[in-house]
Amino acid sequence: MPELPEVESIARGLRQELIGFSFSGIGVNKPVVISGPLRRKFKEFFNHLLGRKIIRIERYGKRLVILWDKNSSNAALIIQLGMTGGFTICPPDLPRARHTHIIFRLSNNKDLRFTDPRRFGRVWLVENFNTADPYAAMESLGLGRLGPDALNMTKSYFLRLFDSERIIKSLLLDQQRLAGLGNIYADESLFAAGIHPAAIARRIKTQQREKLYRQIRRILRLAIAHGGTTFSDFRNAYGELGNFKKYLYVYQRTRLPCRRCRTAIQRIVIAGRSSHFCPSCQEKQ
DNA sequence: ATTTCATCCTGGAGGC
DNA sequence: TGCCTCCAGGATGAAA
Repeated sequence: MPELPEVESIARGLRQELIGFSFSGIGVNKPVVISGPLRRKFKEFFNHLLGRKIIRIERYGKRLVILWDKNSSNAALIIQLGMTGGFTICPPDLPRARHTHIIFRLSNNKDLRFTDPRRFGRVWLVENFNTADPYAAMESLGLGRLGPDALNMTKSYFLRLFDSERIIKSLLLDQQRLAGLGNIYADESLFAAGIHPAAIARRIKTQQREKLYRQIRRILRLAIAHGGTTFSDFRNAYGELGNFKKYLYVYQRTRLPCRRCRTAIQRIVIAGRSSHFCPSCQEKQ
């Protein structure tokens, strides 16, 4: 479910609710959602961290990293939400929703619950997370390489991505090159830049490359401002819906009239994902 | 190097 | 009502 704006919305809620607090308990209902070297000893290690203060929450692309204070030797919890993963902050006595896999009890007597119906999401616990090089730290845990965050990339880095024979849509979805874009925001950014999703990167004109750079940043920031996009599942940490759906121009609008020129929006499959575009506004190069 | 495909899962929508 | 197929905000590894 969550792409960069949705994960950022969750991160902001978690920062509000977790920083300065600590965990006071842990319950694991579905151990399969736990990965990494400490997988088998997850509860044991987590218990060492009870009472330790949470000092920072970072987001890298679609990943979240929760960091404890230095007294706990830079312990960290890394979360990759997958398609339907999410967090809920709630009173401890609230009945457990379906697909609640981990319950973290907080020192202020609230619950932080990790839910994920499709179970594509994963969490990693690290005893000593190298905060000086988080990308290498995550890679050494067996997570895939991660490119720069789409809101933190330099323009020159982005423009270098076009030196490729790849189809632009699959390039934008490749988290090793650029972290944070998923299917919604890749389609929306390409529409806003007037680029056909199946265009070959190298053949895209300089002017359009620069436009895509600007539009990705504009759309991601706008989506964050609206709390992300909710289709069915997405909720932020407070259970609230995202409001960006009404600003979408092409995503999931197959056969509907383009909001700019009234031409019917088309759907094609690229890299195994549906891609939505306006055949009139987005010319193939 | 890059694309396609299958896989991991549950659930909602729509056809019959 | 049920049964079926298709589809879904993602990531990964194998095969082509």
